[in-house]
Amino acid sequence: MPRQVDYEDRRRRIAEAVCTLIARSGMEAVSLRDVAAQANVSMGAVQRCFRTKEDMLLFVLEHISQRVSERANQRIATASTPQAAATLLSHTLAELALLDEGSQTQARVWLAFITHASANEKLAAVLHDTYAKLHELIAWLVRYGQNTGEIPQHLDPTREAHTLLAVADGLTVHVLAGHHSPEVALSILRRHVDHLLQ
Amino acid sequence: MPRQVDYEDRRRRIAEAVCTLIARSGMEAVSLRDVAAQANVSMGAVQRCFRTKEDMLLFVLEHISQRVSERANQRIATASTPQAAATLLSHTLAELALLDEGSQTQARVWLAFITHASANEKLAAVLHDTYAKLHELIAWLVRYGQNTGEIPQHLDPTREAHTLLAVADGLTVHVLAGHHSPEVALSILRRHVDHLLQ
DNA sequence: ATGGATATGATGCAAGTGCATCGGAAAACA
DNA sequence: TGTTTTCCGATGCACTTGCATCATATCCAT
Repeated sequence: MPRQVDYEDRRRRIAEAVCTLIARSGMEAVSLRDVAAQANVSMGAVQRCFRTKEDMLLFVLEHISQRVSERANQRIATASTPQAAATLLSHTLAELALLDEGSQTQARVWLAFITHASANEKLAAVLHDTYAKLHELIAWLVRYGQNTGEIPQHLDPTREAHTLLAVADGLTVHVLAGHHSPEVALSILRRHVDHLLQ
Repeated sequence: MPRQVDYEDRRRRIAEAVCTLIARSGMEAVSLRDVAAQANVSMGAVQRCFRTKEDMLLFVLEHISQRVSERANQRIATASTPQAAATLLSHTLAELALLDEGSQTQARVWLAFITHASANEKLAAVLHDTYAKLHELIAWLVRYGQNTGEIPQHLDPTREAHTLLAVADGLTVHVLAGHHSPEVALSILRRHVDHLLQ
């Protein structure tokens, strides 16, 4: 038996390297050589992990999609003290919008993939899936708010969730475009959520 | 005196070619050779028009920024029959969100530039400028709606404009990501504007 | 016509790309 | 320890890239 390697782990480490490179200088600047160097492995190792570059990028998208979803879900699941639905909603959306300083990298990567998805069916499929899940999550939170009486019953949770997600993603774009600072974006987001309540 | 060429016109034609290519297969797939072929000129002509590829891309961004702004402004200026402020607002935002089928190309290009701007200061400056102008435009429309009595006085036009622009851009992203059809996105946008009125 | 300034486009070039290949290193068994 | 099986990483290869070069074609004032 030959030496065994934890491929999943290595794949994740390579994915992180790819994200770093994409955030630093855009998706077209990602070459297999640079990825290998950034991940501190040889090019051969990268090639062994992923059959082609396209496969690699697909894995990276799935990786970050999963991370975003998981973080949002955990934020809700681990709410130790029973929080107001509005707070939960606001915090979850802020997380999804990748507003805090440390998430700027992920925001860049996310947008890069959206841009690319227009020209790549597989990437588009992953994105479609992820957005469906995120929408479901937000709609659930809105319904929860209606149950606690914080959000008016007459609102359609599905529709409101669509708007909320749009605001969140729009603000992500605005921060990336330099139109807003993360702080301002956050306050705009909060105000929109508060507006739901009255 | 040698033969004279209308450089501005040629630059615009080349810019259109670049947009077509970006929309078709992403920004990294844009090579000078492809641009020349698409614009039906020789590579030498492209090189004469733009000192470097970066210069070319910068011009393209300025070009489409201008086009978007102009279209939105004209939409307002040429409103022959005095329209309801709400209608004007809704239509203008729909235009900015590049929702209709024919604008998908521009949406892709726009997003590609936003993605790139993170790694390029000059592009970022142009984007910043454009967004500032667009925000001003929307805020003006909100104030106009307040003057006609359609929009409640107690709302802050600046803040509302920020949210409106975020919804518009968020929907652009969602359509591009395949999360919404343009029609659904439009209805979400309309509903959000209607929500302002009551 | 003619001279001269300018635009053109084919070609060259070094650098970088993704991917294929393969000799040998490394580890788990016997 | 020796064998076997997997993995690694250096190298090669065909191709594309952005940009520089330069002989040629093109046009205008004389």
